[in-house]
Amino acid sequence: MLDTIREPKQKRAIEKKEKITKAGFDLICKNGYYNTNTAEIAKAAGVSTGIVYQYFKDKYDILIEGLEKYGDDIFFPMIKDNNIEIDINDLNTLLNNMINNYIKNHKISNVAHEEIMSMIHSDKKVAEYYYKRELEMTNSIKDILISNGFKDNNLSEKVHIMLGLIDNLCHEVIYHKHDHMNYDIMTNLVIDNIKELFKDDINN
Amino acid sequence: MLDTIREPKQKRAIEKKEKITKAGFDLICKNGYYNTNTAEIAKAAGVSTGIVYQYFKDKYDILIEGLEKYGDDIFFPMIKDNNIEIDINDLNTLLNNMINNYIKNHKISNVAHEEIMSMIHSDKKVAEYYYKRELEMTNSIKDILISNGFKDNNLSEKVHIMLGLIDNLCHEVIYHKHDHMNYDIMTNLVIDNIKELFKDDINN
Amino acid sequence: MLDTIREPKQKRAIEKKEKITKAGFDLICKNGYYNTNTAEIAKAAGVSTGIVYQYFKDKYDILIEGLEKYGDDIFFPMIKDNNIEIDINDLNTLLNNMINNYIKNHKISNVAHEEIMSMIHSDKKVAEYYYKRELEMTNSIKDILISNGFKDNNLSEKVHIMLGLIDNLCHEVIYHKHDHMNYDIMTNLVIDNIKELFKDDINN
Amino acid sequence: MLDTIREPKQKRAIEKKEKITKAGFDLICKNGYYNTNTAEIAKAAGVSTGIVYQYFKDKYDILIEGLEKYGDDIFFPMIKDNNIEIDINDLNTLLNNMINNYIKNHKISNVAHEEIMSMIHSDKKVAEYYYKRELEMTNSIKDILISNGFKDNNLSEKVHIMLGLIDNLCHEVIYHKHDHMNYDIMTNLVIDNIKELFKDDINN
DNA sequence: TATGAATGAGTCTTCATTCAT
DNA sequence: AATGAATGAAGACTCATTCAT
Repeated sequence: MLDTIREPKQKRAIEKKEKITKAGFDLICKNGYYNTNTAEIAKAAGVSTGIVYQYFKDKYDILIEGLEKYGDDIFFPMIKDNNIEIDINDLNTLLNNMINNYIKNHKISNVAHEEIMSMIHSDKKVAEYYYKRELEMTNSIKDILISNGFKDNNLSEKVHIMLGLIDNLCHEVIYHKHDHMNYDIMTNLVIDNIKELFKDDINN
Repeated sequence: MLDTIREPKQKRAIEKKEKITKAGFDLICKNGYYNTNTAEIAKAAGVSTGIVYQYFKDKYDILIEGLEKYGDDIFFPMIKDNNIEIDINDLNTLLNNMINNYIKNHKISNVAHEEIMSMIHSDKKVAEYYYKRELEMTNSIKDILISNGFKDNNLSEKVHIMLGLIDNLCHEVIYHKHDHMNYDIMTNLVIDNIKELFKDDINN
Repeated sequence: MLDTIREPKQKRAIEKKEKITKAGFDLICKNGYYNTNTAEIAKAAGVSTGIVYQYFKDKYDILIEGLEKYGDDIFFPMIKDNNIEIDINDLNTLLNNMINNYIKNHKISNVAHEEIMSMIHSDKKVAEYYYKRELEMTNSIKDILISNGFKDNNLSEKVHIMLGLIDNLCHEVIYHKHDHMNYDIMTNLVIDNIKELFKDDINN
Repeated sequence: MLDTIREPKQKRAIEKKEKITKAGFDLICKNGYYNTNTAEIAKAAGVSTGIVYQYFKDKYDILIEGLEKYGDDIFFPMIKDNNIEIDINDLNTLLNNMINNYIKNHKISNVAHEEIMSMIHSDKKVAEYYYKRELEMTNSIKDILISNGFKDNNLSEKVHIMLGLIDNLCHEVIYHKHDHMNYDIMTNLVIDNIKELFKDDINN
């Protein structure tokens, strides 16, 4: 292992590192950590295998870097690039937007979700990242709700449940494995469910 | 080359195969498929590496066999060994039982859930198993509800949402990563949520 | 390795050993020594793998035993089951018979010839067997010729050349890989060649 | 960077591949395909085991590559690097040269002949190579003879017989297993035999 | 900096041989 | 005598990582 992992300062070097991070993380998410080798990553990034180890300590490091850079797109797409403007009088639209946004991002990240999730248990750093981010997001949504006039009546728990509901729904819609299920109905049920969850918390 | 994978008839042989299946599946669930090698599996099962290949075609075969044998405990513990007697007048107790049962089993299976889930995408057989079982379980619960007087008013979708809620809750409780969250409150919220979901479907 | 390799005295035991020898040698000749495993041999012989090692020291021993028992059929079929009655006035018929006989036997032994030949170099015992047998056969033919009135004028060398010619011809005929070659013509050329070889040695 | 700077790299790579091919093929020919392992090959070539698989798909590939590169030396040494200038008035010298050349090369190739021959039956590619080469060589010799004024009177068959005679002779001389045989006499007999074979085909 | 050739430890799998029954 | 389950050493091949250029 090299002692000197370079932290690139120059533009070209930074771009190169980012290319490796992106190519590596993409491949890992698509095919799994153990089904992706460094040669592939280097090739996909358009660099030599050797250079990878100038920017990264090891293969695992690429994953962590990728996770920090692109993890939000996979795990918490609902708050990414999304200026949530809450119109209390139109929670339906709001929730629909959230869900659609989530689905859109989730589709892009494809298989990544489970692939990375499975590492949460075997890997401390991945777990750390995930739980930290999850908390941040929960709090962030909580804050938004409060600043929009919601009462803080077990809000953390409610937000968590809400996110679980959405996550579950989106998963189902994306992989669409159950032909016998009607996703429009399901979406409406989830939205109603969420509204029910918060019904006593809306000031008026 | 002889391609005789022995299907053990004798009691001792069957026991041995089961030992390997169990030891192998446990290790795979605990450490991941790629972090478990055949030598470890053999050692954990108390056999030599050679014998493994008399009972299994390859390492992958152990995973599939284990999945078929123990997969239900991991993915669908709520209906396993659980005579659900629905007392309509006491849905709270019923749901609490389900959740507790789920948590108990989930704790045993430990990390297995995500570890295996991640293979759903890279592996056809694992996916096949999972989606088939998920459907079976949804239908099974749906049937139980109907035979207990529930109306079939988008029941599939509702059951799916319910299972997602429970799964999500249990996950949270088991890994208990968010210190700021109150799990009793969360459980009650989920139970209320589920009851709300089915409120119009209960005949009386 | 067992100290006690049983030399079977009883009829059933002898039959069993012979079955293993035959099955083993057949498989080795057909598929090669390294492409034949003991499980296959046992199965083909209708016995258990364990019993093989009561009659044979090791796998190699089966080959040697088979070679001693059936090797002549493969390497020296021309003198096997063949009462050579030399009619000096009809050398053509004689040689034609020899050749046809050789071809017939060679076809049965199929690939065995090269398979075993290749072991002559890597294996002392196989080499020993082969050269001893080759000498025996050369001498045997030489004796027959002399007792039929041939002069011993470099007879050993001539017989050796003759056998080489026949071997080569038969090989060609059996595997028949060269579509552009006429085997009848070739056979006649070889016969003429052999006759020419001995032309000064025939007393009259 | 100039392309010419990279040139020596490629040269070195080619040399390395050739080293592996040579070392591998030598070992295989000497000890047999199944008695040669990749670690030995790598060691003999002075490289690591890993690098072998950058140049070759698998162990078998080394054999095939070696066969294509050095097979002619083993199977068809008589025409290799040998400008046959036929002096019709001195067939004896010509044939003696051929035989000596053959023996010289054959001695180098050692046991390879049978070792590879034995694979002709179990292996399609080896067989393909051999029969193609054998045909090429027969035709090549035939052409040489014709261009030197020989009549095409069953020439293919005669050339084939001639080659068989030489092959057989050389084999005998090289392994020299029969003490009772006089190889000078044998050589002369073979030469006479060949001359007899073609006696009617020489134009004058 | 950059390359990609080279390393070698680690993995799955096979199979001759032994052993408990 | 016989079975066939069990052993474990050995082999082909992979791949994260290093190094000569």
